[in-house]
Amino acid sequence: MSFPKPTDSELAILQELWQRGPSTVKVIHEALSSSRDIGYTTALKLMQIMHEKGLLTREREGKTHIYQPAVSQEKIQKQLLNKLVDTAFQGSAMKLIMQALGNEKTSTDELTQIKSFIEKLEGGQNE
Amino acid sequence: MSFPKPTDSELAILQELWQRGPSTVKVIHEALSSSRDIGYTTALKLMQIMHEKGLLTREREGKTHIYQPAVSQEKIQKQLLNKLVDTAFQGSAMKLIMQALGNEKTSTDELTQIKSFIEKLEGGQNE
DNA sequence: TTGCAATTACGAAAAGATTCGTATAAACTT
DNA sequence: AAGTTTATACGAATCTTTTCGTAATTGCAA
Repeated sequence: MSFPKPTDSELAILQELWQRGPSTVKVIHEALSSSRDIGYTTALKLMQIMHEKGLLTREREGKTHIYQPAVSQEKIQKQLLNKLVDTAFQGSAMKLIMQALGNEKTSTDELTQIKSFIEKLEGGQNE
Repeated sequence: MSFPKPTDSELAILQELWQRGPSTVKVIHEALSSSRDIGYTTALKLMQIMHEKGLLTREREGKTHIYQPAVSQEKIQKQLLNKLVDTAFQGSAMKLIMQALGNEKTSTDELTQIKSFIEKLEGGQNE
């Protein structure tokens, strides 16, 4: 059930697809182009490889292919998060959370949201 | 002020060094060997490269070298964390924190700790 | 149907990371 | 001092990822 961990480039492509929905290579290439220099065939090849790996599905539509993520964003986020916890935070999710909070990019409002989320967790199954 | 992002192997070596303190290649190689198959000269080469990159410092002690991290664990954790937030969570630390909490590897006790940490933050500079 | 533009397929080069074999050097033993 | 052991240095092979040029294919337009 575990997918190959996407590389950085692959993750960038997945992001675009999650946000835009099913897209052609052309669209994704244009999107990527705005943030970095990348040739069309490079984007194409990446997406072909991702398809081979099972990260994307595709469907022919006339001449072109329409690509879609084969994995949910949540699943990938979970995978990357767990990996980071294991390799950089000695397996302690708490340490990671503390660090993330400390990086002070979190607004008061968000802090409140997090707190109430924790309270919901405490009330729930965690006994 | 920003260091090259350590690769996975490099991170594993940094972990050992942060935990054990200054060590020889021999010690690190033995440590790594317990979790995976790796030749001595491979470990050596990795540490030499890390030294070139500025990730490790070293000091001759007779015949051998004693290696030390040139970067703090916190700094690397921060770097990796920020990168993950940017590439996988659309720049939202909150989303990442929520996910981490949801992965339910956090005990009630830890949740309480996190909550009081948040309260400390709220009381502090975040207005 | 011929030609043109857009798209895919393929192969291979370039760059980075990992691996290890062999050679060299250093310190200790006898 | 010669031989043994332990460590480093170096170079090269392998593997993965990223890159792109070129060729083949597809659909459309004239």
